[in-house]
Amino acid sequence: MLSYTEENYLKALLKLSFQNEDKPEAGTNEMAAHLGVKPATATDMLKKLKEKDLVNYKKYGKILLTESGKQQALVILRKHRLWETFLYEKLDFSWDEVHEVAEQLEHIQSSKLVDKLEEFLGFPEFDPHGDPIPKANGDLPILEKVLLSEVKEGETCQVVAVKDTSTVFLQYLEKLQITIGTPIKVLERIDFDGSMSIQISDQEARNVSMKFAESLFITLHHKICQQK
Amino acid sequence: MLSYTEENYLKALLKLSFQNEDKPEAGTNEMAAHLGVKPATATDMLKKLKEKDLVNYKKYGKILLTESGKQQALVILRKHRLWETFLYEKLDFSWDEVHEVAEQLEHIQSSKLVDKLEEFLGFPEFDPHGDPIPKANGDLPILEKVLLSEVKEGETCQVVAVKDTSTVFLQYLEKLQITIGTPIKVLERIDFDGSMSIQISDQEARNVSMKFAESLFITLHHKICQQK
DNA sequence: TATAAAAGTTAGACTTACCTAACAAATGTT
DNA sequence: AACATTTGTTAGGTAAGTCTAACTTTTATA
Ligand SMILES: [Mn+2]
Ligand SMILES: [Mn+2]
Ligand SMILES: [Mn+2]
Ligand SMILES: [Mn+2]
Repeated sequence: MLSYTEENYLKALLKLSFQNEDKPEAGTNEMAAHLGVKPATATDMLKKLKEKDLVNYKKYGKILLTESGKQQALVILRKHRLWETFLYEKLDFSWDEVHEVAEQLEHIQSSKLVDKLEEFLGFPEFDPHGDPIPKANGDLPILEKVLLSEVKEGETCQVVAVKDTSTVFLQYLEKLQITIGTPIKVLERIDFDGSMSIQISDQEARNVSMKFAESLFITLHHKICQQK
Repeated sequence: MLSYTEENYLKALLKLSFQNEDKPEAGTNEMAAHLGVKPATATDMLKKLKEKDLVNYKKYGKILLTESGKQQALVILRKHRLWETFLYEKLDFSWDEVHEVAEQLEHIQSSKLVDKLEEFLGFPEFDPHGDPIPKANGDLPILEKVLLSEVKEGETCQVVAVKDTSTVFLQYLEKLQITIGTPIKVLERIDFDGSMSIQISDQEARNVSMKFAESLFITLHHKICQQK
């Protein structure tokens, strides 16, 4: 059985592997930064995880999850996202509050609990941030999504996920009344600074920055998403 | 903030204080046994908890929670029992499965979570074992309860709690179709060995041992309890 | 290609929570 | 009261997870 800490290292490695899509590897410093520890600490742990055959690791080499490590990491991510969904859907937590608590809940050991929770929630496919919830067998639901910044003038799309999950961003979205499923029409794109004028639902036109447009995932095909 | 382990020591002390009703004190060995550690370990921790002003402790003396320690212990017990109720009511866990998982869930830190969970469950007063759930302010709902072994011949009563929460006992109760709220009529008391003949709901008469009768709490006043 | 910068490792130390073995105090029993 | 038993403490040690400081390897750049 894995310790709380070991689980966090595996999950970090999985998330980094999603980030560096093509090469699902990570470096020691990258890992350490992600976990909020010093590189020396990460090195120690990586040696331990290698012993348990959870990562492929060689001195000064790149770090990669083994198949076993990846499966275990997926279970943790599954738990994290199911709990986030529970907090959001059932306990009225807001978009930006769920993550912190789910960081703790994801370590509760009970496979029955996870599966029953999933059932109780109606087998959701995506968490409150639009991220896919791994299935019990490790499968990840896929959703073709594009950044808002890719959308052409005149096109209408629908919000499906957030790229940035920081509190400031999530609270800004709340203020703009944007949530998963909200339709957005791109009225005008300003080449000068990458900003754009958009219409959120039936609200009045509003300008958003390039940074904003690059932090929001949308789908061009109108898709009915699970809503609150 | 308290560590997972410190919390367990406080909770153990609170539970022992309920057991030794008159004198809510505990001894080092008693504590150690309850927590599954060696007495030396308990001594170490008690010194630490004394430093934090959570327990009153003097060398070779009896151990007592301070007011602050008691309040913190009540919060943990509150979380434990609310989570047990959640697992039982919402996720279809059985009577004997809830405790183990609640042992982990009780350590999740988020006061919002506890209060929202309580609301979600409809402010339950008793957990699946019939034990009172501390309120947010620390109050404990009271229920006058008596052991089944106290009931006189011919009287009808209602199950309100279990004294023994072991898996064997809980599974036996399940087999007998006894749950919180089940009515029981005492048909005959056998003085010889303390056993009794009882009628469970509308079932046929059945004999139960003294040990059994001393493990089940009932109320003589018909009371409508929360049921599954 | 030589050198500087970045990335990664090792050694040694600290804290928490646990242990065993030896000891000390309190309590019970003849 | 003396002794034996139970109860509790101390000393010293271990493992996990963290740190800093010094070192090594790899990579980037002049
Ligand atoms: Mn999250
Ligand atoms: Mn999420
Ligand atoms: Mn319990
Ligand atoms: Mn209980």
